[in-house]
Amino acid sequence: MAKPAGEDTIQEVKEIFRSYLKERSHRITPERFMVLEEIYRADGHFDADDMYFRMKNTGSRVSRATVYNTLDLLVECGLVQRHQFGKNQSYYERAYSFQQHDHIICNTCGAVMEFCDPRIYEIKKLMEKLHDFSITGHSLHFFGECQNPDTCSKRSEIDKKSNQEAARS
Amino acid sequence: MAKPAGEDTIQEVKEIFRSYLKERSHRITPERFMVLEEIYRADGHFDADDMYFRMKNTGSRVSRATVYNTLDLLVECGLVQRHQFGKNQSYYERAYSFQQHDHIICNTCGAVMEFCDPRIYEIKKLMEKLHDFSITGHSLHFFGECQNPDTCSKRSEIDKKSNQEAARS
DNA sequence: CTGGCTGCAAAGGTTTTGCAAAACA
DNA sequence: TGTTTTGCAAAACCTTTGCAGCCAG
Repeated sequence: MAKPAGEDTIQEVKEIFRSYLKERSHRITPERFMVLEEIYRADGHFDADDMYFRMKNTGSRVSRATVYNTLDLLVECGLVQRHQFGKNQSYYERAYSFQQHDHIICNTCGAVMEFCDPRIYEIKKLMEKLHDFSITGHSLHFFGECQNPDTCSKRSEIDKKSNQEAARS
Repeated sequence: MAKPAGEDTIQEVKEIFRSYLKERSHRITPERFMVLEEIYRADGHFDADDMYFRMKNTGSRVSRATVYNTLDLLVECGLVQRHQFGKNQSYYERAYSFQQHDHIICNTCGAVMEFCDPRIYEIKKLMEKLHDFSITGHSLHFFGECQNPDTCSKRSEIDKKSNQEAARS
C-alpha cells in the first residue's frame, strides 16, 4: 500500500496549492491547508466523510462543506485525484509525487490494488487522434476476485467497516 | 451511436435471463422481463430513472424498486453493464450481442463516445498473472474535451436535459 | 471594508428499505 | 399455500445549498 507523503512533499504541495489559489483569486484560508495536509498525511484511498472524521479526530475542526469545497479545488489543480470505484460515492487520493496508476478492485473483499501499464498512454494518444479529442485524464479499473484466501474474504470487508466506525467515535 | 437490438437478440437475452433466474431460484416475473425488453429496445446509455420513466411512457408500469432490483440482477448475470461516468449516479447499457467497448467522456458537453482497443485485453491478462487475481470485468474512461465546436458546447448539455424532462411528461 | 469563505443545518437527488398486497412456484 | 416480489412511500445516503457570521485581502 501507499505510504504517507514526507514533510518535504507536504511543503511542496502547500506551495503549489498557494500559487493555484492566488492565480485564481481564491482565498488562502487555514482550513484549505489543513485539509490538504491531512490528505497528504494519509495513505491510500479515502472518501469525503472519512476525511471529515479524520480531521475531527486530529483536532482540525472543519465542516463537511469545507472538506467538499477543498476537495473540489484540489482535484481542479491536480493535487488530488477523484475515483469512482463502483459505488455511488467518490473516493480520493493524493496525486502529487505519487506515481500515476490504475486500480484492481476485489468485488468480494473490496481490496484495492494498484498497477501501472505504459500501454494506457499509447491508447490515449491513439484515441486523441482518432476522435479529435483532447484527453486530460483517465480511469481504468479492473474488477474481479482475489485468489489469495488470506487477504480476500467477506470478513475483511466487515473489519474495514467496523474500523471506520470506530474512527468516527 | 448504438442502435436498439433486433427481435432475435431480444428473444435470446430473455432466454438467458430465464435460465439465470431459474438456476438461482429467483422468480420469473413479467416485470423483470418488461425491464429487460425495454433495455434492449433502447439505444445507448441510460440511468435507472430514465428507464423508470421510459417504461411509464410505454405503458409498462413498474415501480422504481423493481427497476433497481432488475438492473442488479441483469448486471449480475452479465446482460447489462453498469458504468460510473464521474457523477454519483450509475449509468447502464446492454451488454449482450454488443461489442465490448470503453468510453470517452467530454467534460464540457457530457457527450459519450465509444472505442475499442485490444491492448486492454493484453493488460488484463498480464495483471491477472502479476497480481494472482481473477478479473471479471473492467471499466476504462478517458475524460477531456471535444475538439469539434459543432458537437461540443454547453448548449448540448442543456438540450439533453430538456429532452429528458420532456420524456417524463 | 467587503466579498468570498466557513460552519451549520436543511434541502437535494439517487438508491435502498419496510410493509402490506399480489403473484409465482 | 408459502415465500418472493411488487408497489408505494418513507428512510438512508452522499453531496450541495442557503444563510448568518467571520475573515482574508
